[in-house]
Amino acid sequence: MGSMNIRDIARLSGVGVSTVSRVLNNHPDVNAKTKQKVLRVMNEHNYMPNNSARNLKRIKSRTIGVVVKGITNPFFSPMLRVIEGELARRGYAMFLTQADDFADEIHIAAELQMERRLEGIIFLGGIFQYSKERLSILKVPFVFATIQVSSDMEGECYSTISIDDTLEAYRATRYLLERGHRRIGILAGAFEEKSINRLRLEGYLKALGEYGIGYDEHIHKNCNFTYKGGYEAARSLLRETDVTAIFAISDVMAVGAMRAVLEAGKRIPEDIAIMGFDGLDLTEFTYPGITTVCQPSEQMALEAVTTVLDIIEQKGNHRHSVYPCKIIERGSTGWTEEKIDNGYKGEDLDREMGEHHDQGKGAVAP
Amino acid sequence: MGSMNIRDIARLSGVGVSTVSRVLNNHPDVNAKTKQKVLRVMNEHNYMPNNSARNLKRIKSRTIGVVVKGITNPFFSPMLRVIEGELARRGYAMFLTQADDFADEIHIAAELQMERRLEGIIFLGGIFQYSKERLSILKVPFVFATIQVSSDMEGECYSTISIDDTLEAYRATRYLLERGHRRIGILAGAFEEKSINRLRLEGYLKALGEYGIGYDEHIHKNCNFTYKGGYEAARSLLRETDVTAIFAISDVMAVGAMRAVLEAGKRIPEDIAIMGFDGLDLTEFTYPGITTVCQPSEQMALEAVTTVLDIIEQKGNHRHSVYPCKIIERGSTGWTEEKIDNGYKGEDLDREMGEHHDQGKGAVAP
DNA sequence: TTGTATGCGTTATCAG
DNA sequence: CTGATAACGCATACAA
Repeated sequence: MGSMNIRDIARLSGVGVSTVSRVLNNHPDVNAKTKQKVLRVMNEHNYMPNNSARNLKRIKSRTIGVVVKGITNPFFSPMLRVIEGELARRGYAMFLTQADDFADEIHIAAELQMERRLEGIIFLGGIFQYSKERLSILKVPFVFATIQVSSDMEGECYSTISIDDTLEAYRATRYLLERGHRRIGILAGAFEEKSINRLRLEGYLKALGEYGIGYDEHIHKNCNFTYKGGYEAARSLLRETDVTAIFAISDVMAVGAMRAVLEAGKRIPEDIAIMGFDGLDLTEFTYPGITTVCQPSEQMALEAVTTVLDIIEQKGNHRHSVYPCKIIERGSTGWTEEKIDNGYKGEDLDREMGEHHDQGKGAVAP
Repeated sequence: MGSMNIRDIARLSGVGVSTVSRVLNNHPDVNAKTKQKVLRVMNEHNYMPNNSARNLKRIKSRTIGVVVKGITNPFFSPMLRVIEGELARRGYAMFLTQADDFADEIHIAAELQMERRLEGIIFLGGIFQYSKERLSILKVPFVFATIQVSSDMEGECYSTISIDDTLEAYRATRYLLERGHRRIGILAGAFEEKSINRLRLEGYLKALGEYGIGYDEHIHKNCNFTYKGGYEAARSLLRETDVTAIFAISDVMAVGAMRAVLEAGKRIPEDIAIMGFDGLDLTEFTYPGITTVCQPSEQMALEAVTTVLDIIEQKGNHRHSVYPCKIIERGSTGWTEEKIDNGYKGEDLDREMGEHHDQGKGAVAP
C-alpha cells in the first residue's frame, strides 16, 4: 500500500477507473453508495493520487502560483498569509515557490505554470526590468506585487501593485528635515543599481534639494540589507561624519543602525534620530520604537489576489495600483511613545493596519 | 512556441525522441554534434520540458525534499542556505516546501515523494509525535532536524538531529541562578503541551529545584512566539511580580520582553536580566545584546544533509545526533560588551559559528 | 450512472 | 551512438 494507483482502487472497489476518478474529483453524477465504497477502499489502503499524472492531463487547476524572491524576508510573511486566505476564500489553492536571490523568477514561473497548470501568477519581490521576450513565456495572467516593474512590454499584459518608492522616501526625508535635521545620513545600496535603492535615494535627494542641500557621498553608506549591514554602516557614519539623523531604507538596517548609535553612547533621538522603511512589526518592539515608512503590505497582498482573479474570471483588466505608505511615528525620531501604564501602545497601529498579530513569528519548533 | 514537446523538437532536429531525451538528461553517450543541434533547436523555440511528464516516468530525481514548518521563521533561514549549498555540492537538488502551522507535514512529504520522485526528505520543525502508521507512508529515508521526535516506530527508521532542549534550558536557568537571580520569570507556552515548551520548562524547573526553588505559576507567562507575545507577557510580569530576570524560551519573545522592561523605565541588566533562546542574529544587534542559548543551527543543517545522503548512498545508517548549544553572553545579563572603538564586536562569534553573515536578511525588494 | 479506450509528454527498454 | 515503442497514472470523450 502507498503505491496504489487508480486502477488498483477500481479493482478493489469493483468499479471502473473512471468512477474512481470521478470520486477523486468530486464529480456530482456518481451514486452516493458507490462513492462511499470507493472512498472507503481509498482510505483503507491510504491511496494517494499521483499529482504528476493529474497535472499532465488536467487543463485547469484552480491554483495560483506565488513566486517569492527571498521567502525568508520578514516583509513577506504577513502578505503570504493574506494571499493564501483570500485565495482560499475564492476557491483557489496557492502554490508557493521560493526563488533564490540570483534565480530567474520568470523562468521558475514558466515551468510552474505548465507543471501545476497554474491559472495565474503573483510575484513577490524580484528584479525591476524584464524584457518583453522573457515575459512572453508566461501564458497566464500575472501580477507583480511590491515592485515597480518596467519593461518594454505593453502595460496591459500584466498588473503591478506597488508603492511610490521615490515619493515615500522623499516624504520620510522631509519628515526629518522638518524636524530640523540637516545632516541626514542614508543607508542604502549602490546608487547605480536600478532598484528600490535607486528610487528611494532619488526621493532622499529630492527632499534635500528642496532645502538647498546637495548630495554628500560621505553620508551615503552603501550596505547590504541586513542587521549587520546597517550596524556597520551606521558605525562608520558616526565615526566619520556629523550626522544628526540616519535614514535606513529598510527597517532591518535601521535596527542595526540603532545598535551602533546606542553602543557609541549616543542618545536616540536626542543625538541621532533614526528613520526606517517598510513597517516591519519589529520596529514597534525595539526601544525606542523606530519611526518607519509603513507599507500597506496586507492591502497590497489582497489587491494582488483580487487583480489576478478578476482577470482570470474576466471581471477586470490588468491595472497598476500604487499604494500610499504611512509614516508611523515612534520614539526614534522624537515622538513621545505612550508608556506601559496607558494600556497597550500598539492598539492604534493594529486598528490602522488590520490584523497582523502573528508577524515576527519566532522559533516555534526548533 | 512555448508549448513544444519533445516530439516537436525531435522532428525539427531530425533525430528521434530518445536522443532528445538523452540531451535533456545529459546522458554521456550522444554525439557532440547531434547534441549541439538539438540544444540549438530547443533554444530557438525555447522549449521547456514538462516536469509532470518527467516525474511520472522518472525513477530517481536526485532531489531531496525539505519540508519546513513555518518557512518564515528566521531560525530556519541560515539552515536553508546551508542545506541547499551542501546538497548542490553533492549533486542533489533541493525541493523546498512550506507546511502551515496546522498542516500535516508527513502527508505533504508523502505526496511530494511521489510527485517529485524524492530520494530523501528533511523535516525542519514540526510536531513531536508521529504514529508508526503515519510515518510508514514515507518510503524514502527521512530525517527530522531541530526537533526531538518520539514515535512508536523503531528508531532505525529515521534520523534526528536535535539539541537537548531540557538540558540547555537547565543550563540557561543555572546561568541566571549563578549570577544571583532567584526570581526568574519564564516566557513559554502552555505547560501541558508536549513540545519544546514542555522540554524547556522542565529544564528551567530542574535548575530551580537544585536551588530549592519551586514552581511559581505567577512568574510563568504563557505566550505565543512573537515579539508581541513576549512584550505583553513581560509587561504583566513586571506589573504583577518581583522578578529580577526573565528567561524567554525564544529570542523573538526576548526582544519583545526587552522592550517591555525598558519602556517600564527599568534598566537591563541592573534591574532585570534577560536570557533568550535560539541564537538568532537579531540578538546581537539589540542594545544591549541579548544573552542567548545559541543552537549550532548551521552545523545541524549540514548534519541533516550528510545523514540523509549517506543513507541514500548506502554509506551510513540512521542516527540520532544531539548537538550542544553555547550560551552567548551579552549585555542583557551583565556581560560587558566591547565598545565601538574596539573593532567589530561580532568577530568572536563569527569565528565560533562559521559564516552566517547574511542572516537576518531584510527587505531586499519591497 | 457507469465502464472502456485513448492520450497527456516523458523516460526506460530494447533492438539496431 | 541512435531510434521505435511501451509504459507511467490519470482524466476525459464516448459508448453503454
